[in-house]
Amino acid sequence: MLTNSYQEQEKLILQLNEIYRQMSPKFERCTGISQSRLELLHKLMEVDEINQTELRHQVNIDSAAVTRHLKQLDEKGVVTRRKNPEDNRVTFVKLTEAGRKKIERYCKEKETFIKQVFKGISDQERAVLSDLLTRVESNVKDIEDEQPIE
Amino acid sequence: MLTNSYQEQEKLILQLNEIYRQMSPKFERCTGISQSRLELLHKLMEVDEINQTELRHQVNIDSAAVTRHLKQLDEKGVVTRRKNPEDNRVTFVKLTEAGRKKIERYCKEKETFIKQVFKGISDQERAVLSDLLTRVESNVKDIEDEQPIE
DNA sequence: CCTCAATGATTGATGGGTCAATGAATGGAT
DNA sequence: ATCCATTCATTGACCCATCAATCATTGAGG
Repeated sequence: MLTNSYQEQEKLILQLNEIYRQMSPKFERCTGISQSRLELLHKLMEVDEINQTELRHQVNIDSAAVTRHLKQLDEKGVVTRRKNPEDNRVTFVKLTEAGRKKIERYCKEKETFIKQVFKGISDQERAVLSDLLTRVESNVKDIEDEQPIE
Repeated sequence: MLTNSYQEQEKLILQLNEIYRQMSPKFERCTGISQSRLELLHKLMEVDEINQTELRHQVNIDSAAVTRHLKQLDEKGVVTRRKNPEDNRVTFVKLTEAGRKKIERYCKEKETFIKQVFKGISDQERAVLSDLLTRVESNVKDIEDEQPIE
């Protein structure tokens, strides 16, 4: 039945949102840091030094947000920034030693958190989930931005 | 292999976030209204009149957010509010006629949107997805809020 | 050399969310 | 009847995200 099928799809969307909305604040409380910020820092763990544009693309958040995060992290002594001497428009970002230490601890918390999220879900089921989410993600990417009503 | 399995789980979490972050703004542009606000209005479609606490529980967002949404929707003439004469603490909310008309149009847009999200995904696959998400959601709900680092 | 378009980073305005504090109304215990 | 805890709604302070505008720097073409 078409109606049923649609309502079920609607519910799925709600579920996706719900999971995100439940997970984000809990993640933050468990790990002591916001998800996007940890993502940012995680990237920085991998790369020694990186410029902000690159970082923005990797983490896929707005450059304004990147700037503001880094500014705060700089003030807290977690990262250092310096201009690229060969192009003064770009700024390089780098974790401090203290920063690295901290993040290792955050990542441990994150690991615990993630394990709980997938408790009782088998490898195979996660593979199925990953496949389905990938397809959903691709569909979302294809959606045209159209003119809103009015 | 444990490491692999963990990284895969990490990726799944990223995927969930990514989908939400991609979907929300697109949804908003396609339908012309934010997801949470439409959820709110959708509830109002079903119930004639409802008080804010009830609404908050149904939609599961903060009461401060509910208040602010309704205030704006009131100003736009989409909803009306009145005090419960039998208990002046609670306020009843109700869609106006104009509001209902508008929302019907929004819902049409939403339907188109949702169909695109699940394009190429069979009924059976959606059922599997629903089951997995439900279990993930339940796991998330069970996560204790612990003390953050530092 | 000088202009000008392009690029990277920043800032301001805005929207949406949370938590914590507050205000108003209620109802039960003494 | 009065006090007090509770409940609902609201407000203020804050965080985080986006978009659009701006600033500084660069490099290419006239």
